[in-house]
Amino acid sequence: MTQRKPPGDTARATIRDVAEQAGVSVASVSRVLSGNYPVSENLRRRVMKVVSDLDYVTNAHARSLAGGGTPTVAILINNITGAAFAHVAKGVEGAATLRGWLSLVGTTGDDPERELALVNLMRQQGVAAVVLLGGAYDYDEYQLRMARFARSLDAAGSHLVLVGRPPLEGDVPATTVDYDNEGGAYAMASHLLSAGHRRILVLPGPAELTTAQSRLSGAWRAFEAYGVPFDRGLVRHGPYDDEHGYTAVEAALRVTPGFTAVLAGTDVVAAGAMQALRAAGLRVPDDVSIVGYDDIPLASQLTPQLTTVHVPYEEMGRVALRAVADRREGGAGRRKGTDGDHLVLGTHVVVRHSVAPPRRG
Amino acid sequence: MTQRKPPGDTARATIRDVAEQAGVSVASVSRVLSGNYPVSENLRRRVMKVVSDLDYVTNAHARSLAGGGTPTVAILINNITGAAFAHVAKGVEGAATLRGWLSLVGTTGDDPERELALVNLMRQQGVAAVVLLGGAYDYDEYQLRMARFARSLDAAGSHLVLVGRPPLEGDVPATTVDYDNEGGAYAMASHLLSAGHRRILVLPGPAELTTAQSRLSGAWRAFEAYGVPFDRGLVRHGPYDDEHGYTAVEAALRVTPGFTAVLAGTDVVAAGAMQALRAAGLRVPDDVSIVGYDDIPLASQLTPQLTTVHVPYEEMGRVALRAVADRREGGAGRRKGTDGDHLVLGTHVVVRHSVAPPRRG
DNA sequence: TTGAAAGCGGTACCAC
DNA sequence: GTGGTACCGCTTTCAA
Repeated sequence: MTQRKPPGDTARATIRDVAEQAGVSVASVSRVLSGNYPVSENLRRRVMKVVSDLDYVTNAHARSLAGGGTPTVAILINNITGAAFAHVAKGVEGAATLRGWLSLVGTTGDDPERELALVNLMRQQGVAAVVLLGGAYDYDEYQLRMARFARSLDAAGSHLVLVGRPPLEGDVPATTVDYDNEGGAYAMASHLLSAGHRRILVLPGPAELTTAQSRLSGAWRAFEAYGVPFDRGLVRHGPYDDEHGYTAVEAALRVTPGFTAVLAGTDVVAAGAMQALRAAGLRVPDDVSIVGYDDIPLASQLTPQLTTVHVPYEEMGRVALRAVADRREGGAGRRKGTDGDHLVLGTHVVVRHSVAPPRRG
Repeated sequence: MTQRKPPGDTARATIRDVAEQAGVSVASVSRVLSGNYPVSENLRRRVMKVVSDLDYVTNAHARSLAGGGTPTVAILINNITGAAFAHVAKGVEGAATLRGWLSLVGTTGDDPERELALVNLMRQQGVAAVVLLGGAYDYDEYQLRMARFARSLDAAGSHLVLVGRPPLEGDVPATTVDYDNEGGAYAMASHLLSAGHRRILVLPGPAELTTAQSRLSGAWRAFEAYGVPFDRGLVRHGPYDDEHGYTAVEAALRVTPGFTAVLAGTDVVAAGAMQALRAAGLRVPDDVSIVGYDDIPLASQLTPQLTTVHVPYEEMGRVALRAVADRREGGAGRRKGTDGDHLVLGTHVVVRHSVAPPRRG
């Protein structure tokens, strides 16, 4: 990472400088610093003294070249400002730190080119694993693309981890950490249905995003279970942002009024929806109920506090890292070429104050 | 970063493998890949063929050891889930990517020990710069500590950048990118005062945090300018979270009722305050006005939308990276030992719907 | 234009 | 317990 000699600058002290000033061999210095080898107290003291005098730190690049080095996980995220992603990242980071691992964060901005570039960049860095966060866009090449990533990384002694998206098909060396997305949506929709709502505006998210697809199908299944006809006209796809929530509600109010509840694809969408309802003079939940999905802090900051589906984002991050660490320690002889693990965490509805029975009956 | 040979795994292809299979020297392969040296079309084609066959990527560690390598910036953040920080990080990341730089994110969790460990870790990585985000706790040793960081990094050819906190005193090699925190607070408080509010509940944040101190003193100055006595009893310090906003308002309602507005230290605190007011049966802004600080997305997701101070977080990130890049390119002979730059970006009030004139007059 | 070889800063094996 | 030293994978003179 360091680029050449920083122009005209003091060069960083090396292990040789330390050895020299302490009057010992480089091997000894290395031993003292690694601490994994018996060394006399005297020597250790001499070396440490010089180390602190020189404010010496070992060169991570040299170390890792020579075989040592800190394992590193790379987290690839679409957008660092997304609260849900941030929590996963926090989980990964925390678990990594706990083990003395380092973590890198890269953002793809939903750009496949950039994603590829980053995966390769991480491969160059020799990371222990690459964690890909967030739902996937379900286009044709997707499976092939991921399979290629997985194999590339695997061949380089690294590993691909998919968090928050469905597992890869076939015999691909990747680990998936997912949550019961469909089940959460089912439960959330059921909550609304059991409160008596029948005409529900559904805002699942981007049509091509796997996350949105699961949430929609979960809702669908709930409608079926309740024997309520599912009105496609009340489904409005769009991005996971508050603006979409706002405009979708605005439009629905005009085109298909009469809905008594909004099933939003995320808390952020719900926030936008709530604004639109208020702007239209509707009260929440008295006139219209709203529910979200994700249970990010925003959900409990809104008024009324949002009933939503809790997704254990931070835990997913921890689990993802643990999976990688375990596999690493699993050591040689571990099944290879096998499709990695597939872990699924549970979700549950968090009831707050944004749902009431429908206005009349 | 790679740890030894990943147990029992395929070793990563090296430049030698490529050279061998292409029937050329390693030097040639290196030249083709670096692209900064004339090479015959024939050779290039042969090499590239093998590279893609082997799915080869250069080892970043080896490359940087040998003098090449991608410059890297490290971003040290207290809490990755903080929206404001995330935006700065986004700014840094974006600007870094634009230049082909890599960026690392580490979280300190407000723990000085961990902060130190991270700074050293980054020093080991040979990063081009370490960017420290967010307000500082103004304890005694703070200046010394930062000065030490700055010099350590400087000596290693790296550089310390402080974002969102006051500059270091004396002759310290660090760059500061700050925003007009005090001015924003002054403007925000003035906005409230000019609307006619006189008894204002102030929730500046943690008393020891520089950020909170500036916001408080800005407010103070506004009161003075308006000739309004500043009631210390209406100031409540506490963490920057919604829970504090909630409990502070709750307590104030009990102990020092009669305030007509809340000047919150951050939007998140404002969100909590808003909840508490509602819980007490008060309407916003009809009964009590509220303003925040930061202008994170939350501000416009609340109902009513929050009047707040816009802080150009993302731009600060970009500016910070640019400062580092410029300094690097400034090349040799650049003033050294000089206290680095100190950049200050502007803030401004964003008027939304959470302020109204006080109830009676 | 291309190849050979000397490092970059550490680690770890092999002697003493 | 220590010291010498052969690499780790790549870049970059220096020659050819």
